[in-house]
Amino acid sequence: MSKREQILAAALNLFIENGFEKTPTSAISKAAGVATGTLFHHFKTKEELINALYLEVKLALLENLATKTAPSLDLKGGTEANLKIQIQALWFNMIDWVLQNPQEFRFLAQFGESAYIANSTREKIEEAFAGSKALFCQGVEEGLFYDLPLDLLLNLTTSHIFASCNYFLLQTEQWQDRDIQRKVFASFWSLLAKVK
Amino acid sequence: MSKREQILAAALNLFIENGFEKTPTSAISKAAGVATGTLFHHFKTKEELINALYLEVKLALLENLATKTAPSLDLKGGTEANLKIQIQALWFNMIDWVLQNPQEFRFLAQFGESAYIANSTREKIEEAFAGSKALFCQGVEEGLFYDLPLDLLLNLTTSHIFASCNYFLLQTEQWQDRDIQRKVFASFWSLLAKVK
DNA sequence: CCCACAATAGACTGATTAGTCGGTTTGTAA
DNA sequence: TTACAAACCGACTAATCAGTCTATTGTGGG
Repeated sequence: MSKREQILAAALNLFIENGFEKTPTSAISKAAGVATGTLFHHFKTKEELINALYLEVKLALLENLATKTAPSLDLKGGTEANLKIQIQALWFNMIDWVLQNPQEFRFLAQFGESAYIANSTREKIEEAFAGSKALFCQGVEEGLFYDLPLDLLLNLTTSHIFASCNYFLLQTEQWQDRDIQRKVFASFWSLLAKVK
Repeated sequence: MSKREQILAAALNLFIENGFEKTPTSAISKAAGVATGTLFHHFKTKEELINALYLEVKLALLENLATKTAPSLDLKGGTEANLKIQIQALWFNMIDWVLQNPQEFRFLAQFGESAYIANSTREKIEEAFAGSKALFCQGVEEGLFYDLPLDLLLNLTTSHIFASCNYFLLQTEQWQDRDIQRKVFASFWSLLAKVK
């Protein structure tokens, strides 16, 4: 692991544990086994460090969402079936990644709304998100989802998944239960899809 | 307004604007038109101040949820009608309060997950919440809602409302549109209620 | 009228910390 | 080899800030 990576890894853990302001850069460099000067060689400021970290973690999550396919919980056919399967794969991969990377998720949850994350960082993430966004767009255009602004729908679904992740993170064994998975996904899906 | 209240009001605005750590107590006392000594006379530490503030704001919100009744968007009868109307009133009052108290909501959103809020504060809020919680408990017991742990259901619904509030806060005029209200509430309700 | 105590004031301080600086080491291209 | 830059080091500093301290001003009850 390069010194740069050591610094990011140490920062992740310390930031979750103590928050941004209560984590001196000296503590980060110490935990990373690196000198202060080295830290500021790689990151001009402490804020640049947390932004780089946030971007990396978020992109790692996004990449995971896109590449893997996931087991289907519901095989009923119909014109919507394909879209539902794809979105379900996103949903499943998200929770799966969170359970395998709890610290990373805690970091994202804790700092996602914080003021330390610059707009430029958020824009970069927005771009990377465009792919998944298209799926939801499709659902609205096909008249399958509630006819509401895309932004709103995305926020509603994201918060549903976040809340589910938080829950399964505390109750890990529940994620083994296919029946619970099914119900939570049903709740998720029906928040999106018009009642027939 | 007492000096104590002046301090709380000033702190609210500064905390939203700059965050907790980037708001020196000196700035708070200055904005409140009060001396440093006075601030620390009313609140032993800066953390005690933010906890007091958080508690007050949250209780103000809860009180508002409980007391007012709200227009019904959906008058169909049935055994569930009463519960649905009550929950809809909570839902409506929440968004209504947020739109009338945007700064307070931003404060809650920003610091709700932060480490500055002590467990003792959270416990006090938990108690005050018991009333609303009972409504949801009823829905589960009657088999009306998804058969999932109450904690999970509460988190799912809370995040849905929070996301809605965030949206309407940016797009205030949309809240005037009864049709949108109806759709967002339909999405909210169907996240909870089993499909028939 | 007086006493005790709460509220107010603001100058001050001890501790903390982001970032700098001058220097050494390591890698690498010519 | 040599030369040059990038990576690395850690002591140091200038600035900031939470909370203290001592003094002053209301104020309610006896």
